[in-house]
Amino acid sequence: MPELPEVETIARELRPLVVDATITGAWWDWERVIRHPPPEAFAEAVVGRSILDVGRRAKWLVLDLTGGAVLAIQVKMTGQLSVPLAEEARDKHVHFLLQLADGRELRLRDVRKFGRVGVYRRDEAGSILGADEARELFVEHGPEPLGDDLTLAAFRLLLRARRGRLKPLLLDQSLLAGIGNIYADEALWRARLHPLRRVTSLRRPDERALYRAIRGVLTEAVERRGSSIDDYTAPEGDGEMQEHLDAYGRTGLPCPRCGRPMRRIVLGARSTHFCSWCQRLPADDRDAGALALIRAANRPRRTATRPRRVRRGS
DNA sequence: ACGCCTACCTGCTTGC
DNA sequence: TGCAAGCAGGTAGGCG
Repeated sequence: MPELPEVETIARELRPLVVDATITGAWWDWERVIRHPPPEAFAEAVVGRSILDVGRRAKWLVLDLTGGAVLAIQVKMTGQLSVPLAEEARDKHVHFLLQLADGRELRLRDVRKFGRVGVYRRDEAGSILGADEARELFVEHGPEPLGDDLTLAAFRLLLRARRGRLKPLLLDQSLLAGIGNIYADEALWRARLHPLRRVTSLRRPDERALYRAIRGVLTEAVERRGSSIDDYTAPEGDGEMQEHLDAYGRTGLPCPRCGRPMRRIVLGARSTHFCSWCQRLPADDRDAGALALIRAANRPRRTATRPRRVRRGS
């Protein structure tokens, strides 16, 4: 599942492959992949431009093009990017591609068609303007979790402006940009904080533990080139962080810290994995809503949890 | 305004 | 063996 570490890995590996390439054409077979501008204006917005750089903001790939244009790609759940020669066969899940002047293609393969591409432009200050030409594309995104400006003090201010439970909060891109379901569970496990814990009940050591856990797990995941689970793979192949996850997808397996079985609850329609021994829920946060979610998880399910398929190196 | 919920998608797995 | 339903989750948009 591409989250910050996975998208960062794609950006790093794509950069040497496509920088200086010139776009000569655009093709797609699924109109909704084009987010902006309207499909009839998309090709002219990119054809003839060269790729200057490949970066990342939140879970978006950001390709700077000549002329101040920016190509933004969201791979979302199942998107994969590759740069093969045009004559190499492409399977039915490639729904978008850019033709390059040197005979290669930048292909977006996306089994579930959630991925989106858009062409925007940078203003004089370097901000990426969104579809309405006045609004910054990432205005509703919080800071980068690994950014130098996200100090512990800054993180505390972000937390103290919010209410709600920790798991949904970590998934909220307006708090921090780039955390998804895998690394939210991993960060909470590392910080020994229960996913249903209310942010308003955190003490100073809890805030510090969460800060270190988020930065630590994301840094390690970037170093390991992300978690290859189900469909994620990078231009240079699968990552290896999936072999080092302590919480995500480990329902019923022993907690790596205390050995007790890991548990799973469903929170906001998202699987949430945690150790109920290491990650205690304080009595004040154990309200009716929290107890109902925990009870629901304890009831036998009609269908068993499907074990997540871990991609193995190829 | 904010938090919570669902739709969007398809392939794989499970249950009957 | 076949078929239908459940499940995965990032994010936009809708609801209360």
